[in-house]
Amino acid sequence: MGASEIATLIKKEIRNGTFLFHEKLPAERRLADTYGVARGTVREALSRLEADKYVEVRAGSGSYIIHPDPRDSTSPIEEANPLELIDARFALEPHMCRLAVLNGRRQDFERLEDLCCQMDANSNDEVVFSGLDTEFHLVLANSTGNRLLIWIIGQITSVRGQDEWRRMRHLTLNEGIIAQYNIQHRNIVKAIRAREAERAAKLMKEHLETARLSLTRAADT
Amino acid sequence: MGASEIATLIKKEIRNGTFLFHEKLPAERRLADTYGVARGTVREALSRLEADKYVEVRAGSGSYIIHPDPRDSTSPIEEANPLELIDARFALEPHMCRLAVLNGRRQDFERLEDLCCQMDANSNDEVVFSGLDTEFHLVLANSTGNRLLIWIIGQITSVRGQDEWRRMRHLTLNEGIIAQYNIQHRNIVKAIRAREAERAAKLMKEHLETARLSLTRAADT
DNA sequence: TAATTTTGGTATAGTATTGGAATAGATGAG
DNA sequence: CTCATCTATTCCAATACTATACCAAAATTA
Repeated sequence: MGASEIATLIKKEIRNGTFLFHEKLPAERRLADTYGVARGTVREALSRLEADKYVEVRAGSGSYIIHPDPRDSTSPIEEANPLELIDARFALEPHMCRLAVLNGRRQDFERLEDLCCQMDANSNDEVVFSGLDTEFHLVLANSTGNRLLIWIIGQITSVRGQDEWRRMRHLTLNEGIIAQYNIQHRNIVKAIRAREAERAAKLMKEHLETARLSLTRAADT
Repeated sequence: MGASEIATLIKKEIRNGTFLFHEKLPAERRLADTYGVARGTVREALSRLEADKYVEVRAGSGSYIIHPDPRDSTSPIEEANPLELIDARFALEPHMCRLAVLNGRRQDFERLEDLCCQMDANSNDEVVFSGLDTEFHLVLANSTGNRLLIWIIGQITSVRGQDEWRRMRHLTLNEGIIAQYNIQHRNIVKAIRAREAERAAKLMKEHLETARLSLTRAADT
């Protein structure tokens, strides 16, 4: 654990509000103790937070939270939860299938089929599979030729590698679900190549419904 | 596995955001271990990434990601054309209507109706109307309660004030179109308040179809 | 008020970790 | 074979972190 990590941890605690009900942070020695690091490390972290206008450190008194600039407030992407992501994908991806039918090029579709094969071959490794799945939906966005949609999908998939999502992935993905996803992916690609826009959109909706189900089921446990 | 492959792998991981911290990569010895190669190979790969301005390597400290955070790159929103925007809205807004039916609060709907009245009252001023129209769709996004969608809509509507869009607005908007929009807006709100999700989505599609038509018609002239 | 406690500020020495660099051996392509 | 590349190991230097001690400012308490 380094000073950078401590800094981002404290930042997160400040935003969550879980840290303090008042405006004062715990003492440096106490922070060092709770995070299990030396006091110097905490001081380094606080120094960066002070430079970023997150806190104000007063000698002999303590460290006080000052109103963080809305400018460096983390984009809402990072604090979105998995269900919100699914809903957003529900909005975007079915119509993306339609646009892929209209604008997709042959090489895009071949790339999608190639990814299907790779996902089949890696059904036992949830980490590799998840990476391929992300790429699948990025390539699909790409095949629409719509730069706005490509950008949006790129943005909202950029969070999938982070901590919370790792755990979620571990909870929701098992061999049965992955097998189901593989079938659905293949059918979607098949419908797009057959230029059946509405059918592709419908299949995508079903795919996302499966994903949402496995998510809510995992959340219940 | 060679240095080139490791380099492209790490590049991909950086783009995906797979590495936990946005600033610091794992240590060279650790990377070598996880990729199953020798440390020299990792160093060669990192050296190329450094030449390509992807990372900065600091002796005794670590390797830090510099440029390629996809979130910081200038967003392609600014170079998107109006037709791409319409397509993106075609993807997003009908489903947003469904979510608004599910999650919207009464005060959101009242705000929407209020905006309809204001748009009615300003049908003769295309600039004011356009601002109100933008706000209408923002409030609609807000009523879904989905922070991702709210953010996305906020992003893609943030360009509407720019020069090119101003000309476009002047070309596409006239009293007839505005009157049509007003009716459509009101019907959409009515359907949402009646909790008729599919009907609201269908009305929104028709609304966007109208917008696309007036756009292509203006582009032809 | 005056003494005590708590807090941040600073300095230092030691330890751990990291990148930098050199070497020798193994492997494979041409 | 020869050359290039990767492996494996070793040592070095830069940096980061720990642990400790002491000081000054502020807050608390008697």
